[in-house]
Amino acid sequence: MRVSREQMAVHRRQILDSAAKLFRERGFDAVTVADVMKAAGLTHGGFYRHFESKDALIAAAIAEAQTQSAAHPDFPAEDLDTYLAAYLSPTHRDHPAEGCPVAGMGPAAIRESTEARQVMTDGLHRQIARLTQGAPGKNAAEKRQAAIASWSAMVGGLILSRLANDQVLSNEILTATRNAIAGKKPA
Amino acid sequence: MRVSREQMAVHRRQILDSAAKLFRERGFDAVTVADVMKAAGLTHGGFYRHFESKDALIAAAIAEAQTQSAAHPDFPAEDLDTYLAAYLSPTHRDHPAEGCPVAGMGPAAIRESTEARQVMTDGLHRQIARLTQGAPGKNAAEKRQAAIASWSAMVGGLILSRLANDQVLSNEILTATRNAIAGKKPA
DNA sequence: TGTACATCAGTGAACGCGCGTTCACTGATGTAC
DNA sequence: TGTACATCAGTGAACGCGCGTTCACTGATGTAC
Repeated sequence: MRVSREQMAVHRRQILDSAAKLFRERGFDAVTVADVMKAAGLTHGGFYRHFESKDALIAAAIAEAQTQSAAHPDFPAEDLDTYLAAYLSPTHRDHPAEGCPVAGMGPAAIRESTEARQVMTDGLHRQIARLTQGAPGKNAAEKRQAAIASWSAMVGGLILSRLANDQVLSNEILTATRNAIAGKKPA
Repeated sequence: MRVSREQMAVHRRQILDSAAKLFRERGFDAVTVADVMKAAGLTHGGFYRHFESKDALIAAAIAEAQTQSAAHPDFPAEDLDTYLAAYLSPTHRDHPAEGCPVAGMGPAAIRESTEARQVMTDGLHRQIARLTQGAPGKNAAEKRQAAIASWSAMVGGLILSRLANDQVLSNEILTATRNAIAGKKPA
């Protein structure tokens, strides 16, 4: 049965939100269109009234995750110290579904559509710009270099900590990477 | 037709080598058992004389890629400066099939079998130990922290540079991350 | 060393399942008058 | 404002394809005597 335009807009947001979470948690391939629709409280047949294809959903879900991430109060990218502590935390490591889209979907997005990669690239530019605001350095070039390098280390550190099967190593990676970015010696 | 034990061993190495390359290049899901066997010069039906399942191949291919990577003369992990320059280079970025297994397969391995994650974790331990040898620091703890943080930044930087659709940004990520790890200012 | 037989690596067709996508249908929404 | 009709969001069955895996078969290898 047909639903109102408002209701349809609500459904679209539910689909995007579910997809953004599921893709970060399980990856693009392991999540089916039916999985996303079910998580959104709908059936799979209606999917194509909202998106042209699964590929289109992937690109839109990446953008959605970026928007949510950028607006998340626990992750203020302009404030490097606060951001760093939240980003390289066990909580973030253990909750990819609500976490960083770059760490959760970036590596897989390398092999996705041009649209998906473009959305990711746009997000990278914005993220680096935000991090540059709070990065250390005597001039713009130094700040930007510090921002990029910190971002590389944060993304890499989070991925490695998620990869390590060994709890001790996983925590050590988080702590060591966090300390090094902040310019601290080991405890 | 049956082949000699020596020939079979050769085939096994060809399968592993093909898988190690293809998985790094296209990811686990996009590469089929038939793809791997074809690249090894065989047909898909014989695969199960060599491996119990595709999952078993994935774990073995990760180990194979690690072994090859660790023995690669261009990537001497004990020598941080040389390693860094090779790791965060356009050549490495553009040739994932022969490149770092962690950057190429690590993020996807997070969602693979326990065996695959274990192989990755063992490799992480060895890689950190090697990097620690050439890492700066006044004592063992400082060296180890520097090694882990450098490794995080290298893996993250390589992944981000591969993700960026934008050639200028991609190169900037490589250079900025390289400079920051080496303790250099922007040029 | 030679011979007869058992083994088994590799082949290619086939199986079964799950996935992305399509489609006929339903009935509430939206619109034209 | 009310009414008649067209639209179309959502449903659930079905389609078609590709994949991992299995299987009957082949013929060279390996082994027992």
